[in-house]
Amino acid sequence: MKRDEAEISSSAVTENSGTGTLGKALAVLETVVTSDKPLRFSDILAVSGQPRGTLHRQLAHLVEEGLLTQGRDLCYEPGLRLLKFAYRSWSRNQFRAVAAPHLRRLHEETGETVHLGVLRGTEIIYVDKVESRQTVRMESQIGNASPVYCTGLGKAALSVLPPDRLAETLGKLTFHRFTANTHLSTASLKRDLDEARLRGYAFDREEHETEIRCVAAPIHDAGFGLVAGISVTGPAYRVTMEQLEIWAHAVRQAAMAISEDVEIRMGPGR
Amino acid sequence: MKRDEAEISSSAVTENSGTGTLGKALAVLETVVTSDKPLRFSDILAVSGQPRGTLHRQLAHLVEEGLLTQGRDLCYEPGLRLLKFAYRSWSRNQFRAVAAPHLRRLHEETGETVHLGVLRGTEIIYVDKVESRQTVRMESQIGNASPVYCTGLGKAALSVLPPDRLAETLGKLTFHRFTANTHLSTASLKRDLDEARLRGYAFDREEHETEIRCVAAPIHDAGFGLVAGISVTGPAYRVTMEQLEIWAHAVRQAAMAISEDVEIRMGPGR
DNA sequence: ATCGTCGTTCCATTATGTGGAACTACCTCT
DNA sequence: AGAGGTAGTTCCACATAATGGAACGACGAT
Repeated sequence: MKRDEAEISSSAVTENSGTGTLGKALAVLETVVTSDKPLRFSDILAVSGQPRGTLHRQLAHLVEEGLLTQGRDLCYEPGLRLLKFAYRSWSRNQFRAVAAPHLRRLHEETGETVHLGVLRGTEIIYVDKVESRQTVRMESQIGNASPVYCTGLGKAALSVLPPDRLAETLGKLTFHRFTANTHLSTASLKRDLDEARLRGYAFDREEHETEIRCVAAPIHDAGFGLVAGISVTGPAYRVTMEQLEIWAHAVRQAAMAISEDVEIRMGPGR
Repeated sequence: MKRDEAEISSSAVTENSGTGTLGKALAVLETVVTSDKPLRFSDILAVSGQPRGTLHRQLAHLVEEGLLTQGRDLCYEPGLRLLKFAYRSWSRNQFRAVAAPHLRRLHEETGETVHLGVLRGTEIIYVDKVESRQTVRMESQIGNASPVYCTGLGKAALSVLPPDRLAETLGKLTFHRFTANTHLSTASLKRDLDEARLRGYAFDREEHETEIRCVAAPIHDAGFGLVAGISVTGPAYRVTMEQLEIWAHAVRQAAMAISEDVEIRMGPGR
């Protein structure tokens, strides 16, 4: 049995101890892929904290496997194979398929953008989206990851986490000020979560982006023991806090409907 | 030195020997992700050819890393982390960004669906797409992979491959009859490629899907030493072979324009 | 010409993954 | 119920494959 592994929440780098080689390779891959600009060998070296030789071989392997590409300028970039994996993982996502009609309905009711996101570690990963203006290409949000502490979806998801998992997650957070309203401490975040838990839904009061507000409701067991959420998002000039309060009910309804459908379609229990 | 390994182009070139652990893990991941239905442990065991213990640990690692998920029915499915990787790899794809305006222009000229694809092994991976009806969500084609031998893009890409790489690729092919027109031997495929090479563009004469035709032109060095292609695709009732011939010029133009832009924007020469 | 930086290669050491076999849980058949 | 299967999981001696320090080669700046 994994003994104290679950215990360690705050300190330690974690992440790589359990999965050995694979974990380290993926850590490297992730730094390259999630970086905003192309990285050179040394850039990665500085972050990874691994010896030169080791890192070099890891990168070589990643390139050989098609997960990374190396251009003529020696910069590493995400490779094509990732795309292939991605397409499959999205199109075959059961949860998304089950939730889709509810997203659409919620969009029709509100007229604003609807998001479906899943909690993963300290991030919310956007799994689906319905938008008024159908510019919904992959470049939208799908697959994108945002911090939990400054998004409606993130806070909704956190609000239904069992205390131990919540504590663990909170411990791993590092705050970054996106706007004037962004939570910057676990203390203030916790208060917000308590409110959200009572209400059954969470707000984003321009905490991630100015002029963007959102109301989100948690989806408890989204199959596979995942915690997810659904949200309605809109520009502040059009979407007041009062408006969000009004929509909150519908959002909660949708979230519960999805939970039920998941229960039915993906088998009970667990 | 590995003597005859390099010689044998047709069978088993690398794939798993070079990248050690990582390669094996990815092979497992790929079988799960590219499968059309959820796989159980034994299903994977049968395909992977690895001993039970080994495979079990590999899967455990993949799950722990979030690349796979295991449902209550013990079926393995693509995990969320893949989505995250995917989003980044697509949105940061230089080549796609450079080509995008040309795709759009070609679409305006023809009114039909335009695809951008990159050659990877024996597959074409769709990197971008412009469609009339803007239902272009990720579920479209992006990230999807199709065999080279039955797609316009595939044949266009093959037609500009240097002889050795072409031979290598052809050797790795296994044919599958998609329609009555699908190439089923390297011989007939080669003849087709020879014609395509002379013309500068390739056709798909309902070889992958009945009632779907396409004309495609190769893009030689799409940065990173990649070989790619651009194509116009449409339903047979609307798009005759004569029509394709007419569009062929525009498609070639677009392909060459992209090549040039890549040259400029991504630095010269390799 | 000299130093410093950056990417790449090498190789003895050892941590890590390997895989055969044993174990458990859960079905199905009689 | 009991016997026989099948499918998933765990264990551990062994060997492979990753490690990382150090040396090398290639540029570019001083």
